[in-house]
Amino acid sequence: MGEKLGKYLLSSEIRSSFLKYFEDRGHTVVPSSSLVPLGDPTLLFTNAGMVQFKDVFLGLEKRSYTRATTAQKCVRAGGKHNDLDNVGFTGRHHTFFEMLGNFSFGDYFKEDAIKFAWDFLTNVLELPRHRLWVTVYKDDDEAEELWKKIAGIPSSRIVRLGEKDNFWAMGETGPCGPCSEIIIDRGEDLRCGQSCGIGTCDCDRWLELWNLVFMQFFRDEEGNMTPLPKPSIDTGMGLERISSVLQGVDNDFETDLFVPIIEKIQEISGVEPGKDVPVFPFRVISDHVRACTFLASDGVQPSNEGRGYVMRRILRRAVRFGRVLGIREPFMGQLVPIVAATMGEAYPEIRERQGYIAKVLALDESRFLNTLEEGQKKAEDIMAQTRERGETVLSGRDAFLLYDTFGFPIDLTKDMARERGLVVDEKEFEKAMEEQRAKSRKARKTGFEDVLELHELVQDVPPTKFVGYDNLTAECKVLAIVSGNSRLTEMEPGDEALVVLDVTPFYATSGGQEKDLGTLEFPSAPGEVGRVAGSVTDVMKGPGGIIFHSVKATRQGIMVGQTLVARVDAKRRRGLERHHTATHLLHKALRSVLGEHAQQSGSLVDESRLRFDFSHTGALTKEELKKVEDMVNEMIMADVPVLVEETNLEEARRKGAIALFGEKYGEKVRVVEVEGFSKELCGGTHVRRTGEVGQFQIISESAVAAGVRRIEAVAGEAALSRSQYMASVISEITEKLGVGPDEFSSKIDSLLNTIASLEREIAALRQEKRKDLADLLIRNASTVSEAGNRKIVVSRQDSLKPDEMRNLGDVLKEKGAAVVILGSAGSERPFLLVMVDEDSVGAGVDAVKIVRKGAEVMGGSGGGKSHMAQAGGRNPQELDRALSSALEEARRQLIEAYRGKP
RNA sequence: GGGCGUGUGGCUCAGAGGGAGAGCAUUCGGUUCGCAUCCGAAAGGUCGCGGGUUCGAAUCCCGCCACGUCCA
Repeated sequence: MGEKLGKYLLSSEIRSSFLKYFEDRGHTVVPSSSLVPLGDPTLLFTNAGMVQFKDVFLGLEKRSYTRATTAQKCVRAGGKHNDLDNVGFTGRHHTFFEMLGNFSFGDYFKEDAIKFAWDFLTNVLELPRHRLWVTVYKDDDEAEELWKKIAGIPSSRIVRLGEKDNFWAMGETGPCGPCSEIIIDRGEDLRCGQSCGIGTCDCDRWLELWNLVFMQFFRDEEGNMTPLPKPSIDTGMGLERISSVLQGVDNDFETDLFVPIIEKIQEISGVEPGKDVPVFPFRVISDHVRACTFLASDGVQPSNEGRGYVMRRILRRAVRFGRVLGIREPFMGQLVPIVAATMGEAYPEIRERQGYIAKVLALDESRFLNTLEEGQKKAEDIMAQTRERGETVLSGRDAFLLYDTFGFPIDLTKDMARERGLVVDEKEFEKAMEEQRAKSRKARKTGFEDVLELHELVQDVPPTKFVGYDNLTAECKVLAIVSGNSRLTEMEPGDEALVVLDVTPFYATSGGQEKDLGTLEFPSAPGEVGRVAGSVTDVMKGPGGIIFHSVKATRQGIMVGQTLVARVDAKRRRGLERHHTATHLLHKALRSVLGEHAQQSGSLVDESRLRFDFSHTGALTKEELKKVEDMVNEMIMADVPVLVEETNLEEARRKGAIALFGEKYGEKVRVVEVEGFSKELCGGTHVRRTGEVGQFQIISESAVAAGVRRIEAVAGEAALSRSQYMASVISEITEKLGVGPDEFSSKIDSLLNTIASLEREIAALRQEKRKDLADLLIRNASTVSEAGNRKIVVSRQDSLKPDEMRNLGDVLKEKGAAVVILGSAGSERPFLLVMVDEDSVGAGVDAVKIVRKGAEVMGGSGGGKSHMAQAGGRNPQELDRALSSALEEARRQLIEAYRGKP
């Protein structure tokens, strides 16, 4: 049992008292951001409290406050901080954890940061002062002095560490600075050995509680560090860790954050940790189910790439450890309600969506069980082969194949091998693994770098002001032109480049809405039309709030500093607006018809169509589709105003606006409200009144992924022209069928029936005809010859298709032919078929040899099996000669085969 | 992004240059007190898509797509 230090507090109490403490000291309590850091391609998951403030620290974004505090949900798995394999085996590693932090954006600095941290730990949490140590960066005298002055910590408990431990940087370049960690000594009895000490060992005696980062410098490409004009503070304290200290337990898994989950696993498995089975599987599962629950709630779904893949790996690792406990059926979903119960208060999204989350987990879990089953079959095959060869070692390559291609976990391979008296060559397995890693690394080298390069290239360019909500044209100034990897000052006609303007009416592709298109023009006198300087072919959001216009220059004169008029293609914009508002109406209609679970999981808004993905199990019925479509059209006809309001996220949520998973919302958000109907956070452009949408039509409903459906629809002009087209198609059909629109369906049914029965009749007649033909051929002296006392039938049948000839051949064989040689030649290529009956095949007659003799003559070749062979050629006029040549060969073979036989 | 694997009837899969098949499911008929019994029959297919090689491609080659899986 760990020694209890400080005041006993539940984790939820720690979380709230932390936020309260900093709120009381002028910090704004900011909600945790999504685990998916949208708009930051360099980062897989939110892995620290500062992630959502990155742009603020970089000076790219301004907030209304200079002090903030958060309890941030974080995931660390994959990439540099890959602790996945450690999780569950140490008391401290987690894939999911919460980070408590306070932040200063150019407001207070070292002194206050230290003061707050010390005060909170010793006075609020009541940790004993004499147990607390601190580390500072080796050159940071200032920090050491402050610790002595403020906290009264003696030099003997201040440790100076180097770059690795106590210097923090956001990336190669950018803000950076020394940091200082507060460490608690959990007691002499936890000492790990001779060299136990801060900075030298990594044992449980010295527990790092809180890291204070002093953002002090800016590091440029050459590594020069210049002091920042406004130094900032970023701190982080792991909730799980501090909970274990205050609750007096040895490790995080014994805190109130994990215990209920572990108890539930115990209930499901029916085994007890530490008694029947080791404790680590419980810990692994409890950690992983937290991660998976939160990832799913932020819209991540298990998949085979990117974030989804990391999630899948975590989930499947948990399932594997479940098997260690003897659990054979899906269980992860059952744990979700427990996670929701322990964390739901701080993160209501978990509680609200637990049904959906459980489904997501259960689905991938059963998919994994499928994979395991398949893999097991393969593994059995491979192991049986190994044993047949008399070997006792399963090659590492085979084990790797199972792992790499069939996803069969290596530990299961080892288990199976052991049961069959085999050992796995693990060295070879590791080698194969390393080879694959090396190959993948080599193949990489693109991706994020482009974004980072672009970032550096436009570092000095201020964010673009978007004025497109209210204007379709705007006078603007060219701030920068980027082409390839360099900045230009001017574009030549025909050039294509990225242009940055100070203000723009162009909407960049985002939030599902496609970009505006249009032109850049030279300013003109009032009443005149400006001359076009270039056309805008794409609009993208870049780093730091910059909007890039992909421009193709048509005239000389697009240069940095030049004033131009940006003009958005109004017709396209109207189409986009109609479809975007229609999307909101559709979303709301789906939720009222199907239930609140039918939430958006993807969306595309284009000029003449929209695509909307939402979570729902099973296909929609025709009635449901009609209801949804009707509801949207009713809202259009009601012609209600579409209101846009700018507010903050919290306020918007309070008013019941729908916020989407995985979307990054800034401090200011726009709420788009269709009066009395729907309310969503949305940055897109919309019509002013729903009447402008015109009309709405669902075109298709389909599945995208398990649990996700897709609706494609059209609005406005696109819907009109579609209905007109459909009407014309229908009138054409009814005209041709000679019936009204009400009867044409039954008319078509009866036509199809007629066709089917006619086809059957024709087939029967043809069969009959072939029988007659066969009779005729087998009696006719000109087509039948004898050799070796057996019958050969040769005939040319230009009107028959190959499969009809095969059929005729079968009939001829039934009627007593030993060899059948049939040919056809139209204007097309000649075709030759040879069939041999069973007896003659047994006697050595070979259809392939016969058909080849014929094929030679026609300038072709052929083959098949000894009882049936076919050939084609190039010269149709040679068919008759080919037939006689084949006949000659058939005679020869028959005589040979039946020599001396009856 | 790279590697490997898989795409054939509603489902599970076999076939690996030359007649598109099996089992289950479906429909019909018979058998049975009854049945997830047995017997018989029928319907059901752009062999993922697009090129190429070949007299001939489900099959070989190239490209694409989807799914699985590992690595980044």
